[in-house]
Amino acid sequence: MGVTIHDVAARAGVSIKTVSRVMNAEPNVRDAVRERVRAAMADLDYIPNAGARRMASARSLLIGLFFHPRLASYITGIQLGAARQCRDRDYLLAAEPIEWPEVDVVALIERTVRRAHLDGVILVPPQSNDLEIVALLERLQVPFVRVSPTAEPDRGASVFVDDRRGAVEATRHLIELGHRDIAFLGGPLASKGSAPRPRRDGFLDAMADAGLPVPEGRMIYGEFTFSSGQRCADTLLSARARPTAIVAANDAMAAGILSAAARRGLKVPGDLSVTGFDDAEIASVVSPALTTIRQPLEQIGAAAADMLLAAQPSGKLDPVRRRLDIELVVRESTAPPRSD
Amino acid sequence: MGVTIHDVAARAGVSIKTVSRVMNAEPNVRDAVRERVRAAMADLDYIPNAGARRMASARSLLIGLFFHPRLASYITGIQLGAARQCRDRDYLLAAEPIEWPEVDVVALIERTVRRAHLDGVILVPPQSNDLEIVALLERLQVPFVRVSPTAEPDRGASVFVDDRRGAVEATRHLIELGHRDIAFLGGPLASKGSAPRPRRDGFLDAMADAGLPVPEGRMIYGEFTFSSGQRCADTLLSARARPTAIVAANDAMAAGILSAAARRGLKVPGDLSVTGFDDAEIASVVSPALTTIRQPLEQIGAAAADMLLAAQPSGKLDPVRRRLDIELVVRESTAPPRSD
DNA sequence: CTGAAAGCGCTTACAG
DNA sequence: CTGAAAGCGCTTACAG
Repeated sequence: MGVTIHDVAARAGVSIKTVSRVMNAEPNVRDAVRERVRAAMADLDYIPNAGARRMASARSLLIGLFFHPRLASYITGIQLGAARQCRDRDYLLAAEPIEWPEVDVVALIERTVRRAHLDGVILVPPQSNDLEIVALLERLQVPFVRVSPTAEPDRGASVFVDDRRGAVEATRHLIELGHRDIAFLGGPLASKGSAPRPRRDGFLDAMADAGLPVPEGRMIYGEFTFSSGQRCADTLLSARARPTAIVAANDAMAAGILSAAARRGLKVPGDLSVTGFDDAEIASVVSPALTTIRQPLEQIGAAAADMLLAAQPSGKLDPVRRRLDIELVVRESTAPPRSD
Repeated sequence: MGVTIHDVAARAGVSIKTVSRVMNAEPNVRDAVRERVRAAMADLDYIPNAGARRMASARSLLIGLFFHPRLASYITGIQLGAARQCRDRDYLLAAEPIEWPEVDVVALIERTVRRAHLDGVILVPPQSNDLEIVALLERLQVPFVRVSPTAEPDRGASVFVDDRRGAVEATRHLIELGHRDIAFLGGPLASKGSAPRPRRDGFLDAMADAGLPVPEGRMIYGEFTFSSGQRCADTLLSARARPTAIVAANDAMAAGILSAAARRGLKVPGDLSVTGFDDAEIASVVSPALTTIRQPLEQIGAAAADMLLAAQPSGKLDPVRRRLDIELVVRESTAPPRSD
């Protein structure tokens, strides 16, 4: 079905092995020969047969990214950053949505990794904290990078931001505006065990630093979705004494708070200040636009893919932890509390 | 690196060809033998080597989906529907973000299709209306399905909804509520030629049917993004006599209208009614939630993937056009106009 | 620095 | 209904 390595070799007057060396940017080829081969490739419009490369090298040239479609907004940036890196190396990113909880995540990942023979896997929250999945990938001996893991974060390679510090900054921003009664809306509580909760801890740190109490009922937990944000905000805002500000653990939930507040006729930021986390697209799309903690999502995706690609072809991945910086982005959803 | 077709054949007491037949659900195997082979596969936990299958069959077992990251919300459902179908057939969906306009879309698609040897491509708007891309895929002889094409819609296979009828329904809904001065916010005008514009035409149909005029300045065009919706709404709403309702060609722009209206202190739906199109996630996330035209995005993705998978392994794709139904979803962003 | 040989694990014709 | 042979287009050891 067209031009093969043999055609290129014949035209350049070398063996196929030499063509293979040039294709894979291997050493031990004289510059003159390398140029000759390159010219032959260009003349013939040669495209290496990916199937044959996959077969002979026992690699698939495929990186997998598993994600929950409901958290799609958080994923988009990561996916873009990762896909771009893969492109440059002739790898392809297979972003696989998981219809959780309808689907058995572990079984799906095992099946996909084995059948498609993925050369690497990027795990994002909440999968990056699922130790069963981590154990599976270790057993399958597939290199994997976890994004912002909190459960056993030293296990394997990861890319992360300092979530705790992000929560401290968001909370401090509110305290500096004059808020004293601040509530926290976190992600789901782990079903078993006591996973570290850096965003909640950061909130508590900042409150403690400022000597502010966090009374009963001021901490509540959603599912990182818009509707769970609405629901939790309803609970918080129906209390006799409402908090004047809420720190949310992601933007989707913060947007849910905005919606719940609007329904009750509360003005944001006049009656209530709200902070998000992530700086996903939704943060600037809602009204008022969210003050939030920006994560460099594209960079996170690019870094994760880089680590995986650097581990090819051996598949030996250094268990490095790479930290990227966050940033407080002040928009319209925060202001000083109304003075009573 | 583990169990191969030879191991299975030996255990089942058949030739590798028979194992291959069972794997690929081919005919001409006795039921008893088929069962014996299946049992051997299960006993040995056999997973076919995808690389070898790809090589021998000259297929990649890969379907490509190209999309603009800025239109991610529209894509998520399509991606989910398509990925699910691929899964069942041992195919993988490679969803490739295109950083348009920074990247040459045609070159990127050509490169990806050729290097990864994609077995099929799903084209969503606006790529599905780019005839240069269509011509490229025809030349490359890759089967492709276009989602909701308006430019030369009979060229090749497609999955679509009746956009024109959707716009008629949205507009009629507003007319029935009592609106008479209704504006239209469309997608980008084609840079060259006169591509059909079904949503705009549907709007005009409904207005004409009701005998309502569409004066100069009541039609405006954005880029399907939230921010272009804001911008266009600013123009529409700063006119001396504002329209009482706006029909937007997608949800993201409709959300932008909401935001622009809020900034001007206009109440939706009290002062202004707004309709979206798609029923993407953002439609139910904004406040007030958008009245919109629902497209069955997961079904669209599933149908597109189905068509592509049905064309395997020959790659001969029937140029069928498959229509899926839309539905008016009434939420909070529409109400009768304020009586003056 | 370069190359001849073997082989990756399947599928595709072709026989029987 | 079943199988023996050839071959897909590369890469991996191994020589020289």
